[in-house]
Amino acid sequence: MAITIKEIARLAGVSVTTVSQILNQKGGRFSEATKQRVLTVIKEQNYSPNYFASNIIAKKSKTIGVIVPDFSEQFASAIVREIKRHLEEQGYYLIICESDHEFEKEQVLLEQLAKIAVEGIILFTPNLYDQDQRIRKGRYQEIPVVFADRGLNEGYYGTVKIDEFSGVYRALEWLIEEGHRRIGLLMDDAEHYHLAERFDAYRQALQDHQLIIEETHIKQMPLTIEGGYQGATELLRETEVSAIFCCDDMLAIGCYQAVFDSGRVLDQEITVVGFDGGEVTQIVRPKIRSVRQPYKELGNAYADKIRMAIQQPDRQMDDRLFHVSFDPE
Amino acid sequence: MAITIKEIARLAGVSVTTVSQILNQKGGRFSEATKQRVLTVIKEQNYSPNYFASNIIAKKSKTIGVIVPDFSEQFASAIVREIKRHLEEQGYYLIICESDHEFEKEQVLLEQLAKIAVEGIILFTPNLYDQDQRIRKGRYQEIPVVFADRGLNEGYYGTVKIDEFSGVYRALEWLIEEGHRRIGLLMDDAEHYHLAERFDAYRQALQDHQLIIEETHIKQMPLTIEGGYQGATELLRETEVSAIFCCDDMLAIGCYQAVFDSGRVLDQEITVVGFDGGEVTQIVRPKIRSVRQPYKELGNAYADKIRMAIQQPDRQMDDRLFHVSFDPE
DNA sequence: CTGAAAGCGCTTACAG
DNA sequence: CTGAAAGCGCTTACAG
Repeated sequence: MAITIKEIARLAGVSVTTVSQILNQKGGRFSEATKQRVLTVIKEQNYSPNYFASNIIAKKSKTIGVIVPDFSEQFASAIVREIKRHLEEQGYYLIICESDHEFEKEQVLLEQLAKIAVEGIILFTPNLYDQDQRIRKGRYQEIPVVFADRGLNEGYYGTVKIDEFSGVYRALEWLIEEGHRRIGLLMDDAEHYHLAERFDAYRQALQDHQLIIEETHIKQMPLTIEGGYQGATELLRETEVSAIFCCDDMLAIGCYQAVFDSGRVLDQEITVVGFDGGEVTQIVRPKIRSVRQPYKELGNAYADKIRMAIQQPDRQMDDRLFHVSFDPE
Repeated sequence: MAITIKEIARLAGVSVTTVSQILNQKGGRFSEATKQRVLTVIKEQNYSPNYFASNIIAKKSKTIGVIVPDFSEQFASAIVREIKRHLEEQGYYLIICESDHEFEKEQVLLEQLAKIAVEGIILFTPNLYDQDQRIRKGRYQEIPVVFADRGLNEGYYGTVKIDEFSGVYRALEWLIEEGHRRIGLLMDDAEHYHLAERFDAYRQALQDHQLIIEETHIKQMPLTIEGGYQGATELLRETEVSAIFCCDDMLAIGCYQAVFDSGRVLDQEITVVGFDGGEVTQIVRPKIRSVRQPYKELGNAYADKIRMAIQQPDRQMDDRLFHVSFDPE
């Protein structure tokens, strides 16, 4: 059994009130001698107040819940890392949960997090909450919820949007400058995410440069390495593309594997560009050029929002817009 | 303000005792009618007991702390994933913290986790705790601590050891069978980890096959991609090795990059073998053959230990031994 | 400068 | 079958 405030008070020869006040920096009125005596006993006994007892009064758990679709997905992981750094500096604990992309699991997790009284929730989700009354005011059972969904849902605390268009457009422009005329596209199959903006940028870039958009150059695939492998294999077999733009780094990795297996030389016979700019693109050789997400900025934005939402749950916040970037080096 | 048990009692026309008992499956003695009435009100109001108030009595947070040296290190991540799966099934929450390999940060985190009353702590650490009185009995301030350190520290709840020797030996044997006579070694520089067992297996395997151990074939490097790159670059420049055994997958990745930059063809001119068998080895092409850690088994072992330690903090447990494996396909 | 007392939301003997 | 009361460990008006 851990030691209690009562015991500390007894040992220091004061009342529990005194101990409590001194412990919580509200002891200005006590004599220096008393303060020292109490602090010494606290130190000696290595006492710290019972977390639950304090919280029942303070109603603060200093804990924030984060729901991500998949721990191994690098987009969310990279952002969560930033969020974590940011929020832990402020003395918050993070509980990170995995939803497997499923709306139902998100509900269960929201419920659980509410039960353990997290102070706020950051929800990475591919799902639409537009109709959800419970979450309409940015709250799930009184707890502020901030969406980290690239602007899919209109959050009460302002939407965080990412301009993907300009970065993708820039990447395509670069490929065209490099002399590529037949550029394949590996895009999502709209299973979880709809990466329409990236598709639009691809089309617009080709069009602006008088290139014809060939249906056969476009493959819709699950956003996985296997998806990329299969899509690229088909492109290599059926078309004459000399470059492939992948709407996701995992697709690009699969693409690399397919090019390798086809015996072609990367960057010489086939150039691959990815999207997200994750670590993995820097690990393989040759490095994958990839449109980079503003991870740091996004992490800060979400962390800021949840912090402000906790402090002022009724205050609405501005929308924020961030940009991806493309740098072929 | 969330609704309280008092309010539920009022709405159901019963006492708080009744509500509490029914809520905690101790309501056998109440009439079916009462039970239904109470449960209905609870449901209607979407009531759940205040987490802190319950815990102050139950003294259970259902939370477990996990300390890892580095979130992006794949060895610990892969195991934590298993631990998480296992423990969340049992209704525990995990709080995962990062120590940056530092003993001092571990101390701060242990302190913090104790303060928020986690029920147990799993400590991934490269540091020695042998002398640490506070943790001698497997506890830090009453909280059970299980070491996840490959058997470095002698834990109160039994040591989890990994036999690395046989797997590394097998890998070297395979290289020799493949005809390699000059095999380089990239090993740790003993900064955080001392991978002596892997080194021993390398030496023993060469010796058993009448191969001379050349000092120039062995490079000590930090366990990073950069370390692997630099070590391999030196080996390729200074020696005639046709294979390189890397004591860590990150070294192997760096190795791959160095071979690529040197213009040599992987698996034809240089064969690289790694250690850990992480995902990354399956992403690059050609795939990296790598000695595989028993992630699943390790995760289960740590999860089991902490669960039992929580339930029976004074019971000592058996040591456990797991094996790495090597399968060149 | 200090402390007795009420109260946070809950659970659990105990009495009827 | 049911509830009044004590108590968990703490904080916070309030009185002196």
